[in-house]
Amino acid sequence: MKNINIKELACELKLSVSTISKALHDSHEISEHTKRRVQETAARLNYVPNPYASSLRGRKSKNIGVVIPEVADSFFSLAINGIESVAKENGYHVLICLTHESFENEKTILKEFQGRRVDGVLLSVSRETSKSDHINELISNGVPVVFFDRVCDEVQTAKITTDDFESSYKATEHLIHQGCDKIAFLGISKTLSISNKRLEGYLKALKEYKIKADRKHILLCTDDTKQNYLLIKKLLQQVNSPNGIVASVEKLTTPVYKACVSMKLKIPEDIKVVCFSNLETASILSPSLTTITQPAFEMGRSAAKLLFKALQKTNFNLNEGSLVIPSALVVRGSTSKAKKGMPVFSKPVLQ
Amino acid sequence: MKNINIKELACELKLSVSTISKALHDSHEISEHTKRRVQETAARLNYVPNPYASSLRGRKSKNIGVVIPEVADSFFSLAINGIESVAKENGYHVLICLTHESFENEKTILKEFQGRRVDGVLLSVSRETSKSDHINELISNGVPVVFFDRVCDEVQTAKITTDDFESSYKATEHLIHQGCDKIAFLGISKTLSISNKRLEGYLKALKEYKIKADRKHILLCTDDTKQNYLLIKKLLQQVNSPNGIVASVEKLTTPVYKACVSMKLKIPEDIKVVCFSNLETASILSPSLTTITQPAFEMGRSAAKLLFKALQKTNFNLNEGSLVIPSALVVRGSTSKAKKGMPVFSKPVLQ
DNA sequence: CTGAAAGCGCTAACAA
DNA sequence: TTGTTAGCGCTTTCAG
Repeated sequence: MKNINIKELACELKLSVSTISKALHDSHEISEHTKRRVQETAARLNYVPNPYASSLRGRKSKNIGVVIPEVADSFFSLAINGIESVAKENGYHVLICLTHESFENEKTILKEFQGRRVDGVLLSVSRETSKSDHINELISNGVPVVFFDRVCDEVQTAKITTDDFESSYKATEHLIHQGCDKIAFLGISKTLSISNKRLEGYLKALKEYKIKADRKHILLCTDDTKQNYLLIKKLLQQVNSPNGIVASVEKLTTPVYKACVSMKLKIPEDIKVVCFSNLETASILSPSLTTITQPAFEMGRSAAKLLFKALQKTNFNLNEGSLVIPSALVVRGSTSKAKKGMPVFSKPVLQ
Repeated sequence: MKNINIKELACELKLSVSTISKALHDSHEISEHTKRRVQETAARLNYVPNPYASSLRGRKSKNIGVVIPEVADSFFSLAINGIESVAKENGYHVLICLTHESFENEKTILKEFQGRRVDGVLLSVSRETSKSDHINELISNGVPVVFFDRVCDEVQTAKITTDDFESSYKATEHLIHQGCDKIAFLGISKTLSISNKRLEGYLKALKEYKIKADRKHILLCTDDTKQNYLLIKKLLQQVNSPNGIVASVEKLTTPVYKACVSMKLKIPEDIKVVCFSNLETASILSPSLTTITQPAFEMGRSAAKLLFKALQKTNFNLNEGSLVIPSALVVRGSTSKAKKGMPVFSKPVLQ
């Protein structure tokens, strides 16, 4: 019933536990003969070491924590793929913790991690997070943290981000080039790094093109899709209704499209839409969606790689590892200039 | 730098470690006064217990393992949400392990779990999995396993599934009612429980409606979206080209739509499509997609709840906990009878 | 009510 | 080359 342990293995082989331990770790102190004998018996008896026992002895738990707002989002699930691939290469496991965009949850999770449940943490902060004491505390307790995507600028550690400002600028500029002069911006937080940088990129583009920013065109969305649908609808109902939308996160896609349908606004004829999104289905939406596609997988991989560097070398300086990986503007039907009635499709090419 | 431990706490308070431990666990053997003193100091000094030290002492690691083929899939990411919600209620953490549809990976992961990295496992097997020794071995080593969605029938433990056979039958029947008489089925595995049950439901419906099943209409898809696109295109190019498609998993949506576009087949006029899918964007696709929506969140929750029951009560019989939670056929534009030229939209109502 | 001590499974310094 | 032994941080008898 119970898994065999090293002691029982030692008994079986009439050797001491330390010999077993060393043999299993392929130590040079042990003869080839004994090593083989031990490894064979271990395999035969199905011995699997208890990772937490070795973790206690000063070594690592071989778990890393990934703290993110949610999983049901292409960006985060692709990032997890990247993280997992690196973790696996390093013999590590991935503990997923969801904050559900709550600062309190985030604090609780990080606090718990001080107990050494994980050896290091990859963090993308919640939309509510504006303070960073909880993060600094974890770091100062010796648990390395690497940010990805949603960072806290004031925390001194590595940050893997994408070029939020520039890509938002480009997206807005693209809308302007396509003829939009009343462009709305849909954000999700007043404090979140990505939301702010994307907002700034948007504002910069408006300014460059001498378009007056309209406060009524800047919408702060919530965590609830139904609610967002209503908010966006209201945005579209106002007197000076926008003819372009920059949506700063993927989950706003559905409410935007539905609000347009319900307002009988045709995309892209009446209003053009661009969205920060990694949705695979972007190209088969009605119409296909112009996106700013983030390098989600690569961001996850880079963040994880950096964390493992810090985990391997003591005194590795995480401050120097920060990286900005650019996003790509993928132009599709939702921002096309196509005349009314023409079907708007992206090329049927799989990326 | 290092986190404080129970010994240092004891020193600080001039009490023994055992008293501290008991006080922290709110033991009745300890006076209220001491308890308060201990708890206050623990909070002040930011004491967080090391979970793996207690895990060693016979108690639990408070980690559960979730073994799934992938995360970038609405079904699995929603299921994770359900699992995580229950784990949190129980003070547990969730270790996500991806098999990437590989049997070898699955074996390696489960083997590793014998070392007690996790207290229990939620498992959705890979498309390649046809044997179950590795699962039985884990169970017989005392690690409880609960299946969800993709099960191994022959393993004696709890299984949380949806009504794959019935819903596939309904979907196929729906296509028939909408006028399809040459219906293709896209599967992903010859051995996988869900793929087979969905295939059987499809075949049953054909039989009931006296439609002869055509082997050329049954496609075994791969793990690669581009490849699937080509396979589906080939399916649509054959002489007796189908006018209806039942796609058994979500990730086939994009290749199906793109293959239709490239073959200049209009959905739903030339060909109707229904897909097992939990995509939020189903309703804003071009055209909106008729889906069999699985109760992903609930399945995750139920599976996790069952696992925790087994974790709490020793000798809880997991064989009796199995549950089948029905899916829903959500009819949208991709199977509509609408005449050519009419825009096909689902109602702009958010679910 | 509080404390001393054993031990969970493993590693590593030190002995032999 | 192998064995002895002392912990890692915590819980839990068993004594006091």
